[in-house]
Parts: sequence; C-alpha cells; structure tokens
Amino acid sequence: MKSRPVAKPRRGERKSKRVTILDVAEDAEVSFAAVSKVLRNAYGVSDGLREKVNASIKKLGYTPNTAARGMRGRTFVLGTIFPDLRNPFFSDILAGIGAALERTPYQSFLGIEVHSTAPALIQSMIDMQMDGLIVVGSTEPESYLSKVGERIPMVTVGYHLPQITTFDSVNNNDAQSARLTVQHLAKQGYKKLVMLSLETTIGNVIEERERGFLSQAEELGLAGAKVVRAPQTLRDIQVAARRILDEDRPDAIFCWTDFVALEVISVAESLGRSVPEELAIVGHDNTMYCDFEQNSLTSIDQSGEQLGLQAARLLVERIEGRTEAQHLVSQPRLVARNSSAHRG
Amino acid sequence: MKSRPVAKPRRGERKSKRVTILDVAEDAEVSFAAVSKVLRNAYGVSDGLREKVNASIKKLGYTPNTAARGMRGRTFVLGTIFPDLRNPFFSDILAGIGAALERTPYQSFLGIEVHSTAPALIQSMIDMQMDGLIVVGSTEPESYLSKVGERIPMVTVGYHLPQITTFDSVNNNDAQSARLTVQHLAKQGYKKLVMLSLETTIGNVIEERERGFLSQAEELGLAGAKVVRAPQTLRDIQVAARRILDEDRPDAIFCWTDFVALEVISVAESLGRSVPEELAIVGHDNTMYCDFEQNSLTSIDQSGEQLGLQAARLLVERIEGRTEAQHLVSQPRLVARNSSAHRG
DNA sequence: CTGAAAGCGCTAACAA
DNA sequence: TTGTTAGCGCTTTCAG
Repeated sequence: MKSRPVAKPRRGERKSKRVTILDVAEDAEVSFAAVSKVLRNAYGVSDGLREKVNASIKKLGYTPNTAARGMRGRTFVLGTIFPDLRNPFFSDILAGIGAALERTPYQSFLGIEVHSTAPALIQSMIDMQMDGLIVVGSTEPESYLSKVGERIPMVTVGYHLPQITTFDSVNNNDAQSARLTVQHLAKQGYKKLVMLSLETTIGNVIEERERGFLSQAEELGLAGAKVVRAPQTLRDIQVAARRILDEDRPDAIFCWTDFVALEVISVAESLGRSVPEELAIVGHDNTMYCDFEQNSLTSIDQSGEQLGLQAARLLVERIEGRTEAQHLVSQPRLVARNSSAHRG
Repeated sequence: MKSRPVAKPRRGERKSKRVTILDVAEDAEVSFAAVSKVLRNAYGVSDGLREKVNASIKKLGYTPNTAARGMRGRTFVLGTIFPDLRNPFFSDILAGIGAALERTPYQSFLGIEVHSTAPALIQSMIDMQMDGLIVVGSTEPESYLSKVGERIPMVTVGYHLPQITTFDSVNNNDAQSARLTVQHLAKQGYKKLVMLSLETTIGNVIEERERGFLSQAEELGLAGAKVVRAPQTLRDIQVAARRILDEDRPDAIFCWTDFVALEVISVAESLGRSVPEELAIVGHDNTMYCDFEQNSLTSIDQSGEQLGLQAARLLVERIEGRTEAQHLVSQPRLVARNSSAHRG
C-alpha cells in the first residue's frame, strides 16, 4: 500500500513555515517585486506603497532570507577572522567593529582559527556569500591574501603592506610601539634590554616591533639589546623567561603582548626577582589585566577599538564601490605603571 | 544611443566566476545531479562515478555555495552565541566546540552580543539558514528561548531547565561550585564569607551559585554568610569590593568569575589587606590568569572545553534527528592555590 | 510607478 | 545506477 500523498514533511518540517516576501506582498496587496524594491530602497517607489509594505512587514514579522538574498545580490553579512580568543585585545577590536556597524544594515559574524585554518574559514565565508572580510592577525602569506582580496572585499588588521592594491589594511605603528618602550625604559634608568618576541610571525607586526626595538636601542646607545623568540604557549613562555632571567640577566624585558608579560612577572616573582626594582616589565595592548594592582603592568596602548572601527569603515566603503586601496596606520601610546617605575 | 549589450558587469563583477556544480558535471562528463549525489553521499552512486566526480571537484577547486544549499537543505553551518569575548572562559568552550566538530562536515561561526542583542543575532543566524545554534550564557527569558528551540535545533550552555523539551542544555553544577568553595574555605579556617555575585542574571547560573553558597554556609554553621551583587564593569566591581572590605569585613570572598576575583585582590592589595592571611579570595572558571604567581588564585574549574564539546555533540545529534531533549550537568572541581592558603 | 518573468546554485523527488 | 525536473526566496531586468 502506497503512503498517501501528504504534504512532504522532509527534514525542515519542524520549522514553522517562514514568512516570505510573497506573504508580505499578499498582505499588503501589491506584487512581490514591489516588496523587494521597498526592502532594497530601490528607486521608484511611492510613499503610499512603501508605507503599506512596511506595515505588513512589521505586522508579519518578516525578515529576509539571507541565503536567498545571497544567490542574487548582497547578504549584508560580513565575516571577521581572529586567530584566537584568548588575547583580550581582540575583544577591543570587536567592540570597534560593532560600533562602526551599529547604524548600518551590516552584521558581522566571527570565525576563529582554533581548529580551522584561516583559508578554510575564508572559503566558508565566501561560500556563505558574505559581502566582505576583516582578517585580523593573519599569518598567511601575502600572495594568498592578495588573491583573496581579488575575490572579495577585504581589510586586514595587523598586516601592513602599503603597496598592496587588492585590499585595505589598518595597523598600529608597531615599530613606534617598540621605540616608545625603549625610550621609556632608558629614561627610567634601565640599561640591559631584552625583547621577548613571538616565534611565528603575525603579518609583519612582530618584525616591525623587533626592528623598532633594536634600532631605538642602538640609537640610545643601549648595548647588548637582544631579541628572544618563543611560541605562544604558557609553557614555552615560562621556559624562555627563565632562561632569559638566568642567562641574559637583563634589567628590563619588553614582551610582545600583555599575557606574556604577566607570565614573565610570574616567573620573576617565583625566582625572587623584584619587579620593578631589579627588573622592569613592559607589555603590549594595554588590556584590562594591566590595571590590577598585583600586575600594574606598563603597556603600549594600540587602541584596538579604533583599529576595529576603521577596519569596518574601510570594508563597507570597499563593498560600496571604492577600488583604490587604503592603508591606515595609527600611533600607539605608552601607559606607564609600576612594573617599570623604579631605577631613578 | 543605446549601450551595447555586454555581459552585464553588476556589482559582483570583481569576483571571478565561481565554479559551480555544473562545471564539475561538465568536467566529469556526468549529469549535475550525479555530482550533487556524490556531494551529499546519497544512496546509489557507483564507485567509478564517485571517483570521476571527486577528481573533477579537486581539479577545479569546487566548493559548494552555502547560500544555494541553504535554500533547499542543510548548510552545515552552526551558529554559536557568546555574551562577550572578555571572559577567557569562553575560549575554552570554543575549543571544545571546535574539537567536537573537527571530524564532521559542520562549521561554526560566532555571534557576539556586544552591539547586537541575542534575539537579533539569533534571527540573523536563522536567516542565514544555519542548521543549529549553541547559545552560551544567555540572559533571555525561558519563554523566548523555548520558542527559538521550536524553530531551529538549539543547545544552551549555562541555562539549565531540566523540564524543557524544545532544546538541549549543557551545564556545570553551579550549586556544587559554590558548595565546594564554602567547604574549602571552612576547612582552611575562614569563617566570615561573602559572595560577590552578578547583578544581572545569566540563565539560572548565578542563582544556583548563590543558593549553593548560602545553603552550604548554613549547613556548616558559618553565620552571617552574605551575597552582594554588582554589575560586570570594573568600576562597579571596585566600588562593591571596597564597600564589602570596609563594611562587611569578611575573611573570605567568593567571586562569580575570575576577573572579578582578580579585581578584588587588586582592591585588597591597594587597601593593605594581605591575601590570603587576612583575606581569602576564590574565583570561578579557573582561567589561565589564576596560575600566575602574582595572582595564584584558587578557582573552580568547570571545564569549558567539556561543556563546549558536549554542546556541539548534542546539537549535531538534534540536527540529525533526535527529538527528545537531553540535559547534561557536569561536576566542577576546586583548584586550590595561594589565595586561600592560610588560616591554619 | 508597478508588475511579470527570468534566473542564482543547489537538493530531492521521480522517471528512465 | 543515472538523469530529468521542479522549485527554494530573492534581485533585477524589462514591459506595461
């Protein structure tokens, strides 16, 4: 016996049927094309029609099906890619992106390179027909990013390539970050400087900081300034810190990001080295943990919020038609706290 | 003069034309339906055909258009919603979700309630035709979440409603978190306990912890145990901590999450109160900052990674057909460090 | 100013 | 086992 021809339940059955543009058209007693025009703010719609349609939209609680939209035009969805979530600095960037998008029709979703690679995430976002991408702290080669930029509007944060034309970028002046640090430490009377840097490179951010660190130290006549690189895991940082403290015996350490600096303080403390009397520590990003009394960490503020804001602004501009590349660089500032206070 | 009929450039022009299922079919010399079947692992495809198609897919670098997929069936995209990114605990949850999804065809994107409300994010995700949602630390009412659960497969983390049938949940036993804390503090010899809790409720997580705290204190005969609530901003936490320290004068404070505990340590230190001799501090979530020597914060570990892993697993099960609700509760454990060490 | 009609790339029922 | 076909909900010409 054949089953009777019922409305096929399929998988999607559980979802109560969506309100579509046709339902709105019917309710408003207009053609569905008219509804589409109102939705897109297209040219040539009378006020009366617009009002009727908007009333029906509200009444029925209609929201456009983004997937369907994506098949023809824009989705008004942007993708943002972060390397991880552990660094609280990223939440500042996100706040900036949110602020920039607040009064626009755009939404942003995040992809995190935690168990996915950046290329996989980027491909997924393209497959979802997202309108543009903000790529933060990428470690991918320039050639790859350039190709992505040809396929979809893109802005990088932390990957400064002033000559590139296929995407925009927003950056902190990372060399300047290191210069400010060295100047500050020198002024406080510290003389033997080590920079605890990152093993894997992030765009050209890390190189820039190392470059600024070494050149400024040289200019100020601080002999023996040295760069040591370590991976991002706490274990490796601990080992590196211990070795620096035992072997290089600097009186100041500049760390590429705050949590590394906090770990170095931790190691120094467990080794009985007093901060800042015997050892100054400076971090980078000025995250909320710097302010705690027990850390009181001098740090470089690169205003993640501003970076995110500008990135989102540039991206929307690109999506809406700009074709010449823009590359923004913002100036960091040093926030002095106890961890680099002494040594008059 | 009319413009000549060129291939219309439109907005999407910049994007080099996508490889579609038709291109693959042509290259493999089969019908495009055959390609779709291979893609979906559908029943009734010969090995020869499958191989030919897979070769063409690889050769052409084809990836399915998720938007088009979303119009008919599944997208294999999940949405995860976090209240914010500042709490490093969330990155543990994310790691768990990533681990669970690693060997599946599913991808997860994040929405953060920073400038968007949860309902707006949820609606966007539904509009993108995502297959399911993981909602973490929501403050929305049960009635609303229940309605969402009827429309789309959903799992909540941090919203334990054992009776609800429209979605699954994964939770830490939050009452037990507080009980463990009180037991530990009592054993260490601390007697006057205050819990520094959150003003706005997160699911029922906060209530549960408060309940466990008060009942366990009573059971152990610790008179005068008290709950104080404060908003999540550093400023408010500072004010509250100062007031507690000045007025309530407890010898131990249990904080609902680690960064609050760190702020309390900071305030205590600036007030000249020594931790743990005069004052014990216990946090919650056992985030990486607890381990730093300068904090050495006793904390409750609720294994965010496990919570995320289970949530993703349940969600995939639901998407693939399970209809009876599942509600998981995991047991926390206390990690003792210096901040609650003394008071023999 | 409004509506009719043609697809976008895919899934899944159905026919061969 | 394979191919044909009918949409999914929307944008965007193009005619009226």
